Amino acid sequence: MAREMIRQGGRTARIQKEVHQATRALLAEIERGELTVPMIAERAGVPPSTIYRRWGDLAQLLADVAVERLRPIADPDDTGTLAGDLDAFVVQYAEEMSSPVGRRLLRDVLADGETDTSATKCCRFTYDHLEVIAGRALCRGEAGFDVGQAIDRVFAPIVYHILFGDRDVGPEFCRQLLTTVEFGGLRAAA
Amino acid sequence: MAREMIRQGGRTARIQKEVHQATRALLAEIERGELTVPMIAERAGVPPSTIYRRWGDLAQLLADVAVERLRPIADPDDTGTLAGDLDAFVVQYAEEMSSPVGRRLLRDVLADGETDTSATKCCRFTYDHLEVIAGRALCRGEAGFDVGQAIDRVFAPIVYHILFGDRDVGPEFCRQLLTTVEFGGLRAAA
DNA sequence: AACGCTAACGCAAATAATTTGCATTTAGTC
DNA sequence: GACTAAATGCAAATTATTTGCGTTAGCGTT
Repeated sequence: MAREMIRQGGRTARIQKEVHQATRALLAEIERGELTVPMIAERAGVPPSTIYRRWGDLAQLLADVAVERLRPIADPDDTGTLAGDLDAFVVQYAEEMSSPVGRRLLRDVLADGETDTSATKCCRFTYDHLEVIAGRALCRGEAGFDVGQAIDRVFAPIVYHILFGDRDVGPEFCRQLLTTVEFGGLRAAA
Repeated sequence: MAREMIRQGGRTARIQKEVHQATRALLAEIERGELTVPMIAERAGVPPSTIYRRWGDLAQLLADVAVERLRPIADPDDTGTLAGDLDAFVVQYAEEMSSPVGRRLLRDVLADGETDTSATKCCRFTYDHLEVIAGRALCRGEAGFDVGQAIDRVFAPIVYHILFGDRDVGPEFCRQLLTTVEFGGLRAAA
C-alpha cells in the first residue's frame, strides 16, 4: 500500500472495502495479466484516480489485497499434540500456498517493490502462528521448539519450491521436512 | 520472455543485446518504479512497439534481463576441498542476492507471471552449480552430498529471508545453515 | 550466390492507462 | 456545531500500450 491509512471511518473505509472486494471478484474471473486498475475502479464504483491516489499502482493494490487474504482468521487448529498441530499446519500451509491462487498471492506480495512491508507482514503471520503452536506445546508440558529453525527447515523450502516451481510440495515432502526440526529445547533466539 | 526466440542471428540478436544493455544501464541510474518501456526503447534505439512485440510487457523484459544477469559465467571457485567450495559459494550467493541489486533481480524473476520458465531457469543455476561442486568432491575422493537437501537446508532459507526481508543473511548465518547438511552418502534422489 | 518464405521490424494511428489540477465532500478534533 | 486537512470526484492532459500495414532481413533451399 502506498501509505498507512490515516482515516478509519465512513467513506474512506467503505471505499477500501469495495475496492478490495472488486479486486478479489475480478481475480476470480479473469487472468492476472488482464486485470487493470480502471476495471477494478468500475466494478467498485469509484473513479480510477481514487485507486491511483490511495494505492499508487496495480502492484501495490494487489499486494495489499493479498496480505489481507493471507492474514489468518483464527489460531491454528488444536489437535491435542505438538506433532499433530505442526503436521496439520504445515500440510495445510503447503496445500494453500501451492495452489494457483496461493502462488499468485505469494507473488503479488513479493512484487510490491515500494515498501516491503507487505512481505514482512505476510511472513510474520507464519511466525506468529508457529509461536502459538509452540506456546501451546509448552502449556501442555510438551517439549518446545525454535520457531526460527522451523521456518528455516520447513517453511522456507516449501515456499522456495512453490515460488520457483521446481518440484511439488505434497504432504510427504512436508512431513519429511518436519522430521528435521529439533524438539526439546526452550525457545531459543533465531 | 514472451516466446522462445526463433531467429538467432543478425538484427534480431543485435536488438536483443541492445535492449538488454539499455535496461541494465537504466536500472543502474533510476528507480525500478520509474522505469518504462518507452524509456528503454529510446535508449536502445528501437521503437517501443518492438519491445512490446518481443517481450510482452515490462515485467517479462525485466525477468528476461534478470535471468541473464543471474546466469553464472563460470563454474564455482575450486578451493581444493568440498567444505571450502560450499562455504565460498554459499557466502557469495547470499551476499550477491541480499544486495539491493540481487533482491531486485530475484523479485523481477518471480514477478514474471506469464511463464514461470524464468524462475525455474534461475533456480536451476543454483542446482547445477551445486552439482558441479558435488561432482568435484567425488572426484577428489571426498564424501558427496545430496544437492536437493542442500537447496532445502541452505539456499531456501537464505532466499526466504531475502525475499521477505525479515532477517539478515550474513556469513555466520550461512555457515550455521551449512552445518545441517549431511555429507557422506552418494548423491541421492531429491 | 540468388530465391522465396516468413519472422521480425519500423512507423504511425488508435486505444487505453496514468497523472494532475481543482472544486467538493467528509472524517476527526476542538 | 465549526474548523481543518485528508480523501474524493471529475475532467483534462499526459503517457503508455496496442494494432494495422508496408518493409527489411534471417534462414533454408536451390
